[in-house]
Amino acid sequence: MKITKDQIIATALDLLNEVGLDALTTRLLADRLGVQQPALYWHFKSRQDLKEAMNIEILARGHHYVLPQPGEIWQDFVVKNARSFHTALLAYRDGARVHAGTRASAQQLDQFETVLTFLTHQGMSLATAVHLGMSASILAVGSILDTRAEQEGRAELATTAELAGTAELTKTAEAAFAVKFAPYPLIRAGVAHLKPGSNTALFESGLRLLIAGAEAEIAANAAPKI
Amino acid sequence: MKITKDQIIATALDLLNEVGLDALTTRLLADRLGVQQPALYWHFKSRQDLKEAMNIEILARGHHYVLPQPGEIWQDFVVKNARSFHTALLAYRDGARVHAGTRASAQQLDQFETVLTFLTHQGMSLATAVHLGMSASILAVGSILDTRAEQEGRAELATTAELAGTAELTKTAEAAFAVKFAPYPLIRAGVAHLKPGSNTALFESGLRLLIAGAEAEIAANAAPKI
DNA sequence: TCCTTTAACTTATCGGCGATAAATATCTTT
DNA sequence: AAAGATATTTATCGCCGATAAGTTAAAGGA
Repeated sequence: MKITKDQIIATALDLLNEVGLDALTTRLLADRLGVQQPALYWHFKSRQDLKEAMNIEILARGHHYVLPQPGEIWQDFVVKNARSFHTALLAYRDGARVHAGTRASAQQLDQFETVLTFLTHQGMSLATAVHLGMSASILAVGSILDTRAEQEGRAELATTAELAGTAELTKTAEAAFAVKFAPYPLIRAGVAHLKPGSNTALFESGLRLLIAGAEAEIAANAAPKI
Repeated sequence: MKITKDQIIATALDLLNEVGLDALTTRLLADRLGVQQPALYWHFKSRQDLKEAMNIEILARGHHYVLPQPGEIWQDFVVKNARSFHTALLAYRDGARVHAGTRASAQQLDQFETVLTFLTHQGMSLATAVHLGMSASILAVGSILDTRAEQEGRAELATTAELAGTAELTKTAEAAFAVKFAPYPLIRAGVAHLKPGSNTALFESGLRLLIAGAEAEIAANAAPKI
């Protein structure tokens, strides 16, 4: 059976959701495609190459808010654009990790150039636009990775607590979390505050800070000396 | 020869700087320690465990600005604290990658709790303090990872350009960079703008935005309705 | 002092991974 | 039908993290 690059990518994304990035081996992928493992190397020169193709496809499928609406103010556009990116990465298991391990594709550069064009036409300095755009992107990816690490930590806490025989009280990850964070009342209260959809809440709040900061920077430049 | 946990960690950090995280295998490390590879598993239950110990040691060695000075205003403290963290990660090759792959240690939670205590005592809401702290941390790590990916991209561009025979004009990574980004004048100008010590410049500017955003949030809360 | 236990390490090996080389089959083009 | 290009298989390499089982060395009690 002949297979195509697109088929490989689509199947790889299916498997990504099923088993996660670490378990997505070339052998497993080839198996699912009904082909021998080295066949993949005809289409992709390395696993890294495949990951970059997956990243491009993930964004092509989910990241659609790339153009400002007519008359849209820059704050709205930045929020919606960043949300679109963030949501696209969340749509696949380990999507953020896939993205983090890749370099910018031509398409992504195109889109960033468009964003910069829009923002500078709205009167923002190029420097601020670049800082805002890159920081927002980093925050979108980082908030997901961060939350993922935290969840892993909780899962491990729960299992070790269970193994330790204190099963009754600390059976759930939630209870194990409460135990670990007991000595940190502020962290506990603060994290609980951004609880529902943890990484999204973190991303949204960080994004708000960035935009408010950009607004302040614009205001300061408009009236340079007080 | 008997080896200690501390010896292993110290040697691992030496090797980290020499060969990078990916090439830092348990065999290489054991070799350097004059010991057989499985011996490491007496001291650490997995490679991941060792990485977490390395992360803790990296921060213990380089991240020292963890307490506010008497009378220090929160903006100064946040900048210096975040810089200290950022610099600590930069002090070791792949330091940010080591950190990104680990969960918060007790010491790190202690420190974050301290930061939150300080910020809330300065009148900041707990929510804003948590958002600001986590976003700054994500930005510190993310800016390093991002820049690293970009540098790799440049190096590859340079070598492929060389292999393609266009060696004369595009021999350096810089020239290859110029070629790739020719169609993106704004990105090119903007990135050039944050050029020297690229990741540090990106981190600093993002941090400035976050702090300005937190200031705005405080001002808005102090005078809720205009 | 001898014996037992525990700590620390070695030897041997496992299963799995990404990747390459070389042979082979399958289409295209002439 | 022959020749070339395309796509895949078979076989194998070297390396990795990890485990099992055996060995040495030190410590501690009788």
